[in-house]
Amino acid sequence: MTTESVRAGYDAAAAQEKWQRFWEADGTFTPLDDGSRERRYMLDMFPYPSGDLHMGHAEAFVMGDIVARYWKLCGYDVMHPIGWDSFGLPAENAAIARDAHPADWTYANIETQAGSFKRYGLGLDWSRRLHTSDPEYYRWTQWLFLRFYERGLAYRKDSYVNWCPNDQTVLANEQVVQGLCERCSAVVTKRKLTQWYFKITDYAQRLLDDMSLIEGKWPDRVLAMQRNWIGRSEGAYVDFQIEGREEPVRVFTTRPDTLYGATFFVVAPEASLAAEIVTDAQRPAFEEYLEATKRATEIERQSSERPKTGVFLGVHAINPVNNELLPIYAADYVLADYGTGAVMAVPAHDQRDLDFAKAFNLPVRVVVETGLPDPAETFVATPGDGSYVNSPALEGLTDKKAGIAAITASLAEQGRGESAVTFRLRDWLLSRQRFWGCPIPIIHCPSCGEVPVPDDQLPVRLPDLRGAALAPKGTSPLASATDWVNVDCPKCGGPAQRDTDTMDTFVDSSWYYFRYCSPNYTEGPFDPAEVAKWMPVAQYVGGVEHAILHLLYSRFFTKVLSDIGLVDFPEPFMSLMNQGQVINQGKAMSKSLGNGVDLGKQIDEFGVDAIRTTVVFAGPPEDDIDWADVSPGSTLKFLQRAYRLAQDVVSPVGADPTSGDLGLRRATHRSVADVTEALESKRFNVAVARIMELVNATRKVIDSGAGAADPAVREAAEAVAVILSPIAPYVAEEMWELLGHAPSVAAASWPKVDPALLVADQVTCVVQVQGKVRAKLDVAPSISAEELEAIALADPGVQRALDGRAVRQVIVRAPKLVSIVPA
RNA sequence: GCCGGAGUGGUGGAAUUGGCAGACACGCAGGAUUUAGGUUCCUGUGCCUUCGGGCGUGAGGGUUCAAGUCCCUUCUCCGGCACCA
Repeated sequence: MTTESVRAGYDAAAAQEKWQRFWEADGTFTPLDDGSRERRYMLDMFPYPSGDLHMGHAEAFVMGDIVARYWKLCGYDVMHPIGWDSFGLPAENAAIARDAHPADWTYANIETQAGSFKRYGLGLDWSRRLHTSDPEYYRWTQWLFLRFYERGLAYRKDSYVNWCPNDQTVLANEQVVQGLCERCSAVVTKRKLTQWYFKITDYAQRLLDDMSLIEGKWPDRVLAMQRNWIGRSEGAYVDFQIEGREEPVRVFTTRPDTLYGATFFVVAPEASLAAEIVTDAQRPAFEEYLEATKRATEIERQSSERPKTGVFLGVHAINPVNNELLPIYAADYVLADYGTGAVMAVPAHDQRDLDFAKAFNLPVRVVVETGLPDPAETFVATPGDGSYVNSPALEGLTDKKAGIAAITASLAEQGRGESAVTFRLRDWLLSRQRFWGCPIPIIHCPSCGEVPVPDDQLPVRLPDLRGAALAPKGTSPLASATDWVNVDCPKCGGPAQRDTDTMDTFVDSSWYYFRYCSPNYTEGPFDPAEVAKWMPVAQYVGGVEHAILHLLYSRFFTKVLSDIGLVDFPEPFMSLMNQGQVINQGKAMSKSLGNGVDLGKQIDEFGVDAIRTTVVFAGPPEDDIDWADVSPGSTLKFLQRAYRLAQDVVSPVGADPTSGDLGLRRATHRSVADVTEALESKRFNVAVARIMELVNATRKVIDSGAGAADPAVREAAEAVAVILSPIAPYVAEEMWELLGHAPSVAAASWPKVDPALLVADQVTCVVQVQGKVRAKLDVAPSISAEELEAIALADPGVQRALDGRAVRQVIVRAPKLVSIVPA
């Protein structure tokens, strides 16, 4: 350190201490909630308390904080709450390992994270803090479950379910990623179990339709993913009689027009129909096949490369259009829980059916002449349009649309089918065989059956289990708490037992944003009046990994709450932003790669503001940031330069800037206008760049222009403090104080832009000849088209480019552009 | 296979939605300060050039006075779903 650096720079550590304390004592970020200002709700996806905050949190939460702080400066009454998604497996695993209670680990981590959030400068309303594992919270999760139950939207069924052998619990479809457990990556297997479901499929069409309300406000990819996941498919049901069975069997097909081409019939092996219709002669072979199917993992089963397998069931189905007998097979390429679990197979026009026909040497009959080679010879199915052949009811038709309409109408007339829509979406499996979750408030009574726990007995609290008692054993740990399990039936008073499963933690997180509106409300999950004031959420920020989990479930919950009459809007989140990931050297940070970047150490070295600014300056918020590509050190230098502006200002508070340097004043107002636009459109990286330009321009005026006493310098420095404050709040607070203002800059107003100062006195006019720039002219913005054209044509550079040629056309866009077309 | 997104200097990225491509930074080079390294400051930095200019936004074509931006064709990469009948 040399002696000539007389002035101390900005001390990040000291400023962090000081302002953290001030904001908390002042309640700076608690909404006024007095109706004097328009309300806005800024929501971050609440964290799971897995340990301390990491670089990923740093990016996710700074985006929302910028939005919230910006809105506050713009005069909105902003609610920006925080809480924890505090039920879940890691706490339970930690408790087993340490012979402790999951709550110990959970609440200790929450305290650590809370401290880090405060240090990280987030402008959060701590008064609304919630934890989903608090009985005061999960009481209402249970209450909501019972409302769903009353409406038939929560039900139990016996079915083959996804089972994670590592976590020893079932998983929702949404939690199986490419055949692996979303959480631990174990290979998922199937088990037949009786489990609780939410009937989200009842809402499939509305979940699809209401996307129009958020189109353009949510990222396209998230909407696309949800659309794919819901998977609406139009087609028809067709009823087939089956040998030796009274009731016909219904299939779903998107191609009823190929019905004449059906040459066999396939049912899913796990579907009850298969076991029911198989002949005694074929039963041993079928049972062997069924066992093999159950052993197969989801990965094996989902591979389309996998050769087709199956077994003949010894019976036939009767094609309703021509009474042909179609042999019925059980094959695992047909899924038990999609459509009806049975399909008509048309090998000529469906590749999967053709692959099966090839493997089992079944006939292939073309009924749509597409002009392509015969599928029976090439083993390439022809799914496209063509003219119908061998199809008496469809003679003369040449496209699918007409064919489907004709055959569907004909089937409907005979009562053998109807047009139909099916969805890929399955009901949401919500029970989990784990301890650290919300107990399901149902009592099983031998005489009354399922009996809901009465509302006034909620919450059903978790029993006090710890350590080894929580070890996974394939059934819920709650079952071992016999004192807790055995209760009197609320209906008949006889001996009964509690349901021992707990709810998927995605149930907890499907409604937490409602609770924030009235976190201490005791009459229900939330006060509908408070929700009406604040919701829907104006801006939601979180990771794209929740595109079809949390975000779909939350949309579903909101629609159910709307049907119950507790809320009066159909969509919870009006705008969604997915922040990117922080990676290092092109790869995700991981212990095994040794490329982790520690947030705490980065903050110790560069300060919170430099890290926040670095994160947002690196690129668009939704893009990944490679920490190898950024330089927090140079960002810190920029913040120091900004801070020095405030140190340099010598004009008094309230000095009239109108006498100041006009060029700087223009730069200030231009910058404020640009930063406003950048923040409105969430281009935070551009906002930082524009602030850097203003800092540089102000520095120039101080050092080589009018000097530090110019009131325009104060105007610029004050503008920098305010527009920088959403991004780098600590240095902005320090600047604001240096500039002679009472704290806090967070309570200041966003600078007003004087439109007169956005108009430059000189603009650069570009003169193009044949589309190439040949001259640049400094002209007045008010110049007339005629005058501009004359000056342009007289320009020597333009004359040289014309090289004596006549002018055929001149396009003038005064004052910015003249385009000349030579003959 | 289906759906979504993206290809711009050595790097991260900007570009009033059709009007100066490369803002702002990083890096690099040269210079100043320094015993030296680091720091700080200044200057330069798309490529080529005979210094007139020429070429440049994955590739090829088109529309236009004017295209990173619009249209057609095509390639590559990333993300999601995938035996969904």
